[in-house]
Amino acid sequence: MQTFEEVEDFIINGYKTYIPHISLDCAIFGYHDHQLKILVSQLEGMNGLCLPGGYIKRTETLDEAAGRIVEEKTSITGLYLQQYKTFGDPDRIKWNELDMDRLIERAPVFAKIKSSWLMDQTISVGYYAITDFSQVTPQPGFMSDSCEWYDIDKLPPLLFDHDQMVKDALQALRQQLYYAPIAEKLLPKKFTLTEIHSVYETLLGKRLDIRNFPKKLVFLGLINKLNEKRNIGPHRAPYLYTFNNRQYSKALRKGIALT
Amino acid sequence: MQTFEEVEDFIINGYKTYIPHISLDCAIFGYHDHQLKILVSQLEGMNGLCLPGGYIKRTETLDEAAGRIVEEKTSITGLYLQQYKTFGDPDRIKWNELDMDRLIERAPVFAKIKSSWLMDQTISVGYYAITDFSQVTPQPGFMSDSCEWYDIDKLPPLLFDHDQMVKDALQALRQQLYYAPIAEKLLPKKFTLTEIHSVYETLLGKRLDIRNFPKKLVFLGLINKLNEKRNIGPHRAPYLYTFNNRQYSKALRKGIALT
DNA sequence: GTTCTATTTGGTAAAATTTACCAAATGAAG
DNA sequence: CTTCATTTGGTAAATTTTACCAAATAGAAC
Repeated sequence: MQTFEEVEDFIINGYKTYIPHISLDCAIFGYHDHQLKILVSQLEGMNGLCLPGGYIKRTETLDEAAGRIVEEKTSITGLYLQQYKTFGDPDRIKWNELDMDRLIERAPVFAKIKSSWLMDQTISVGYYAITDFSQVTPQPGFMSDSCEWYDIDKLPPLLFDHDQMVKDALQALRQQLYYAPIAEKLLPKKFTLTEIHSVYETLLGKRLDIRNFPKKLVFLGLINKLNEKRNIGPHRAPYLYTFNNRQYSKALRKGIALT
Repeated sequence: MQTFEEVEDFIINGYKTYIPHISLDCAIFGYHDHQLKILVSQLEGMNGLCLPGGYIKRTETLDEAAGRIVEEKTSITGLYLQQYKTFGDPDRIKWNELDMDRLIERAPVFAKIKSSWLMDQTISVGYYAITDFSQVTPQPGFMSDSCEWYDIDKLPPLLFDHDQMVKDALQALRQQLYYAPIAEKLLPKKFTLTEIHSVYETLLGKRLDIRNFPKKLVFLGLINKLNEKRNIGPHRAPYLYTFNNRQYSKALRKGIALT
């Protein structure tokens, strides 16, 4: 959607293209500098932050919808996406949180929203996504004021039930760490032992022995040492590594419990 | 629903009580005699089997809906229920699989279904449930021809995308074995070491040492030996055990990897 | 009552893995 | 060339897993 005409058409006729009563919200995680980050956007007319979300076309699968919605709202493509939970509490959306009048003042087209299909009770399918933070500079889409990374533990309260969504997404992410290529997607292609060590420590929320942890990764053949070093200032330059995708995905199938 | 009048009202006015476009299906698992079982029902007018399912009331949570639907279709109450995935492929329901004409012949009230909210595109929230097989004798509800346990590996093909649902539910069940009280819910209150050993072998699909496995359960304090034995014919009578719920749930929080 | 069979259960030793560290290597800055 | 912070090779002890053996037991057969 690029114009107000398209928005009006969406409000009035959107239910023909999209399935009513169902939306999809996506928690996008990144990692940088020992911190897990999450991408949230501020939408025009809403006095608060929320996860990027949207509606599902009648012709697409849920996975396809998730990819499209993320792209529309953040201009990011090709993310690793995973459905984790569907949210359906009857009181999950409190419309008073939305400053409708302010929105209508800005763009009168929104006056019609109050009696539209968009106001019907809606359940939402939750997806999480993970990405290499350094590769991504999110662009707000149409009707988005902003779209920014937040440290996961400095995230202000979100609108609707999106706090719960983040909490559950995070739990799913941690749970999946041993079975899905979470660490790989959070890291750049080439990374140091210290970086991968720190990713695991951050996600698991506990200390992992600085010597034994990387040693085990190498011993299991999950990562390959490159003949390249990174310059990290006045200290010994660490070697770079890549994932050995064959071994890594094989290990994920059984579960890699790195303790 | 007990009468055809109620069914007609459901077809015509159901969308006022239930959220359209969304249904909920439940894969109910049990365990007996070294076999994992699943409960499927044959509905009147459908030439095939499917998982017990239904629609979500506008006033209830998804978990509440799951409990209610399971009770309505199988007369079982108090099950351990877990949401595992939402299914939304646009072609997940092929209505030609449903023998509409045969249904309408039996009960003319169904003639109105063809133009009702029930024919709209629908996504379905998948739940699985686990229960002690021996405690449950399912009763078919209204409009159900039958409701029966099947060995999981002798299950005939199901209607719609319910084969996929069973497959994914099973995968979730196996995945959750270390983190949720699956084994406890599948077993009767009192069980023998051989029984719990066999549950884990069946679910994990691999052999677990007959001596080391139960020894570890006892060593970790997950189960308590009772001063009671079970008569198993001409062999040494095994002791009965119960779960030590304090230790067991504590261990589940961290994950019990029983290998 | 004794013997037989199938099953349960106590035990132990070897192998493998995890844990807890020490010390050497390294790269740049002063 | 010394200093400092960091990376990385190494090793020994502790713990857990694995692979078994052998004793105990309950009813059935003789």
